[in-house]
Amino acid sequence: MPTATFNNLNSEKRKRLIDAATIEFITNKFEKVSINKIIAKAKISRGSFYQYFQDKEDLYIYLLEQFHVKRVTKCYEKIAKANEDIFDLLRESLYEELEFLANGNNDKVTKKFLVNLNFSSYEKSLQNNIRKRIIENKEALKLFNKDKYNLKSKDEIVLISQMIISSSLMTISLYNEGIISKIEAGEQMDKMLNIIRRGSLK
Amino acid sequence: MPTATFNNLNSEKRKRLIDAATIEFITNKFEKVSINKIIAKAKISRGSFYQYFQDKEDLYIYLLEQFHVKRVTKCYEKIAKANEDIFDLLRESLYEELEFLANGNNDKVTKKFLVNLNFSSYEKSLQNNIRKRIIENKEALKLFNKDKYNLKSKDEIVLISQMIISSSLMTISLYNEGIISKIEAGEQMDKMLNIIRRGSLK
DNA sequence: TGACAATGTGACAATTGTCACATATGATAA
DNA sequence: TTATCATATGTGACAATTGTCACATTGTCA
Repeated sequence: MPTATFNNLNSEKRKRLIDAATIEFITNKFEKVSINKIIAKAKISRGSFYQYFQDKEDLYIYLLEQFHVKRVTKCYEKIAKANEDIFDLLRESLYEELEFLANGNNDKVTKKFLVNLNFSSYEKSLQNNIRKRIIENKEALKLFNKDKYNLKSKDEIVLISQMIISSSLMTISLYNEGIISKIEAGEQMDKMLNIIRRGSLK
Repeated sequence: MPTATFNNLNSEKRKRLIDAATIEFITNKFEKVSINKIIAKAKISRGSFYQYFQDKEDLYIYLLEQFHVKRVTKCYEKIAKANEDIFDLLRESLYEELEFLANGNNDKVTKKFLVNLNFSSYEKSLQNNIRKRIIENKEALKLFNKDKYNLKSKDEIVLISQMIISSSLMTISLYNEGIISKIEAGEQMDKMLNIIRRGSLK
């Protein structure tokens, strides 16, 4: 997470850094990206950089989340005004996530950025954020509890959510590594969701 | 994974490297461990080191697996001659994994080594190995299929196993970060397994 | 104005992975 | 046996990089 100092930066300087970093991450694998080159291009001193971000991964996750934020927001909006069965909604969202990873929501820069996706950072970011959102979301319980599911406490909702996230992430990782196709990944997710849904029924 | 060159090494030299590395990883967090110090202590040249291992994480995972191998073997032996319900077996095994992480199977060196556990490496190692083992294990299908579960193809067995692994890993990570206690982790795992079991029943 | 906090800077030591070259090992033929 | 060659293994200098830190500059408010 970038520091307050970074957020307080005037937008011109902030943009310079973001742009330089984006180019670097688009044109190199994560391991090959050099903070040196980024700060040179952005004309920001070494010391300043480390006052904004902890390290390369911190910067990377920040960028990733910038690109991802639209998709996640859209998803949460849908969930907020949901009427359908939550599992149908989740299936849809997971399909969209696959689509996002494949085509960056039709945004060219995002798509290029995702070509060199550093999966473990992506995982870290997703797990933290989703967990936080679920725990903070006071509506979550209602969504599952409404009618047919045997989930009483908030803890149980969080647990189910975690099962879905972690299982999906494993499938997404197989897709990301090219071990399974997008269609196979979709099928896997369907099956997973079905098992969890059935297992949660009253 | 260490190279063939490393495995061909005479055991004295190999031990020198392993011992030096173990001490380094016991006394420092992963990020602070220096290959420099390890090769100095082991009296192995820089170039040689990189002929044995890809990088620090490769070495770390190798060591971790050395420590972990006993526990995993024991677990697979049990599964091989299993009569009980596979989910009961898995629950037991997951409890043992928690115990392993907490106390290193009562081995002092292992326990110390695990104090500085680098969780993402642990995850990587576990996911790869377990996936491989399940896919290679021709008995796996029989274990689930025996009686009551609605799992037909090997793919479905692999899927279920992945769900269990990834969900458990998330719980284990919460335990590892001190967010939940060992008891809570155990309870979470019980619940998870129950949901997956129920969802897989005929 | 002064004085305190926030932000910026780049030299620095420590580290990393690579590479061209050196040495050892072992197999084969004269 | 010895010479020759190929392959495997070892070596450390090297350029590139990283994160830190003591110090410098700027901003803010009384």
